[in-house]
Amino acid sequence: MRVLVVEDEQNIAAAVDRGLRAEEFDVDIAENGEKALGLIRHNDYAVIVLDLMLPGRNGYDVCRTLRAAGITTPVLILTAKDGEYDEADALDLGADDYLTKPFSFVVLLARIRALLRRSTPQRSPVLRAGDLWLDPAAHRCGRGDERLDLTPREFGLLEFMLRNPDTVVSKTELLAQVWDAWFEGDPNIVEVYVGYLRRKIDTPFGRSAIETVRGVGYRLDAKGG
Amino acid sequence: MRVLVVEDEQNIAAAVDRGLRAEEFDVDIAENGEKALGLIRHNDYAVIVLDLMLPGRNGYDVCRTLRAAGITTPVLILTAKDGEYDEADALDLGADDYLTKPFSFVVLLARIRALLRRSTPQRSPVLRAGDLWLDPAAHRCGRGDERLDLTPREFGLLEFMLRNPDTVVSKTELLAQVWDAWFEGDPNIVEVYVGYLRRKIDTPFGRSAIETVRGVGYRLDAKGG
DNA sequence: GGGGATGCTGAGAGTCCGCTGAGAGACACG
DNA sequence: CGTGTCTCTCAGCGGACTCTCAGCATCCCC
Repeated sequence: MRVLVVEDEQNIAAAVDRGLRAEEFDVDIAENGEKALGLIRHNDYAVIVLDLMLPGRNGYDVCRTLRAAGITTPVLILTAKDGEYDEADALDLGADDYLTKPFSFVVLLARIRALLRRSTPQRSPVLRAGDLWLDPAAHRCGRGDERLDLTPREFGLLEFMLRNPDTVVSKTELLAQVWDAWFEGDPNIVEVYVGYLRRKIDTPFGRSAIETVRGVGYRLDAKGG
Repeated sequence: MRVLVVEDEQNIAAAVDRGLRAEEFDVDIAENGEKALGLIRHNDYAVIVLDLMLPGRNGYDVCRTLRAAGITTPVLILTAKDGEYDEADALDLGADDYLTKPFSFVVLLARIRALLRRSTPQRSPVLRAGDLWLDPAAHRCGRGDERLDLTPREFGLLEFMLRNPDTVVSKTELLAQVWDAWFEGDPNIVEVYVGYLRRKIDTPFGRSAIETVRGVGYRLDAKGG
């Protein structure tokens, strides 16, 4: 668990550093915005603790730059009670939480832990095509209320097709994506597995989500057939 | 991009509303389940943000009703950490993603964007000539609402002509582009396939999108005939 | 209006493509 | 060591598609 602390006041930085290390975190300290952005670019932090009042590029600036670059690492803002930014600003500029100085270290630690808890279960959303659904994270899928029992290969095939609904995917593409890029066997394997899949997701329901496009490939109907 | 936010807590609803509008979304707010279902029935939302704890019909109820009605709009559930429903429930009842309160707006926005990316995959543009259309990615085509069932060769021929509307293309050019550059058979094959195509895209509709230019080739009318 | 050139069309044959059932090999588990 | 599950290969079938060919229609120039 790596944490970046952006803070120019030496004593605060040192205190936080010491405290977090005692809690088994890896800590990096940046004393200004430039250094912070440099570190963030080259490291993968679990949380960033960011003081707003910094020399040069301030915290406000750092946070916006960060978000603009598509970095979604949780940011905890530190503000002075009498500062020019208030809590609303802090959240508006892309922070996930804020803390007003002075704060106790226990509170800071609690907030950091809360952010970590929240950001770790990054589950991918459920894929859908009509009443056909597949949850990649839970590795479950079904049609309507009925659960479907698929083998790993069948599951992979369906997942890939659900990620490309209403698009024809060729057998070679499927081989490369669902099997592996260097697959050298008989491409007929795709037909075989499409057959298996149909017998599980279509035939029993009298539907046809997977359509054959002769000479081109297969297409999953976005409405589920 | 229209988003429905179902949330009874005024301050949260207002904050989300403000944030989403700043990001160029059209936002509707519903403060209870009844109103939400009413709005959903009459509008086409890109995403629905749904709080589970609502007065009257709760979010659980709303989501199930929605799915039962065959509406597949992505739903993002908001749950309180200490609520009676957990994430597993949220996904089981037909949601696409969930977020635990408290959440930061950036995270919410990121999740909404992820759902949008999935439901509106950027696809190659659909080719058109009047009411005649062809979607290369989905490998589908039709005239108006009517779908046309073409063989691969017919499809290739129509696609090429749609990419060169109002332009005379010679038979040798068609042979080279739709068949292959080394084609050595009877060039009459082009006439044969133009015939097949006409019988599918023109004759049944009393139209004539493909015109013969004697001694030169064929031209597809950009207005679809 | 004749006649050659050009384009259209129906019939049919051969080929290619995709689907399926049977079964072998790999692997995990009891 | 047997049993069950999963993955993959193979061969045959049936049907869809492509293409050829020959005869007919149409156009255009003389």
